[in-house]
Amino acid sequence: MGLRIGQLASRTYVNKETIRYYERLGLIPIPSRTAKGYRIYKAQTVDRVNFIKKLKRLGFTLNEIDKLLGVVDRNEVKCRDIYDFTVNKIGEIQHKIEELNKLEKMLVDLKKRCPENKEIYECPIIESLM
Amino acid sequence: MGLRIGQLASRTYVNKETIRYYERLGLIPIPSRTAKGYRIYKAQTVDRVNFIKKLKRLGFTLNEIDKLLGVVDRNEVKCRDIYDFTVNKIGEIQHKIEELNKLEKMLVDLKKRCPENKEIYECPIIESLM
DNA sequence: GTTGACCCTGTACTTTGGTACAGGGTTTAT
DNA sequence: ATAAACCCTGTACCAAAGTACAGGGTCAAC
Repeated sequence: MGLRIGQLASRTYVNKETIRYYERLGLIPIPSRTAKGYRIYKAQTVDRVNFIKKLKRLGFTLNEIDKLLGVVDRNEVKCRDIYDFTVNKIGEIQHKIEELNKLEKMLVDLKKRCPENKEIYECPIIESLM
Repeated sequence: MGLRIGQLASRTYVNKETIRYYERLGLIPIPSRTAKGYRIYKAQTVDRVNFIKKLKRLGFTLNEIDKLLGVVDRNEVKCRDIYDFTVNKIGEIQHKIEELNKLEKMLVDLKKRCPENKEIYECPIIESLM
């Protein structure tokens, strides 16, 4: 009743070695063990690993993810400066969204002007982004 | 008339070694040289380096930045598959924006419930994001 | 004419985020 | 009872994106 590391790995599409690595970093709870030392994970660890994957895709470092998870876990030490951290992160995220919006517009525009990858006429990428 | 590497570095807040590294990767144009071999950069290289910094902050790898710059430079080789690349990037960016919006809402919500970094009551981060 | 602040190349080291064994034990299915 | 498919620890290795010398030359100022 619980998952072994291989099952957790295949359910999350995350390498076994990476899971052990995350354990070393303290990103996932220390699993219980069978009598012979095999790791046994709770089903919710699947969500946890998926959450880590998602944040990674969004550009967070494992260190930042650790802080965010400190909040999830109500970990006194990890989320000591969580207020500043979140305020900061919100600012960063808003900025990132704006910049990504600009970049997206630029790319859409580029794609229009270059309909079948044939000719590239004008591309004021730098000007439009600076 | 032109910048030396130290000036380019201090104007962009990018390490001199990093600038030479970008040159090796082909991200910035090969600068001219003085008689004694000192690199001389055009003023616009400042913009170029800043553009690279900006894309990096947005989560692009140097490899992706190289492709994007291939478009800027109308480089036939570098932007051969630029159409697919941009279509793909647009999708990724849209997805990223959505996810960042969700994360931002979550953080704003968290901040409200934890007004002065004193108590953290509830924090369904995982649930709200999955 | 020498001191300090630059610059050069080349190589080596660092950090982050993993991956890949080696060398060993365990479990399951036949 | 013996493969095949797991799991363990520990160490080594990898790529990306830098960063840090070592060992040498240059230039400006005093």
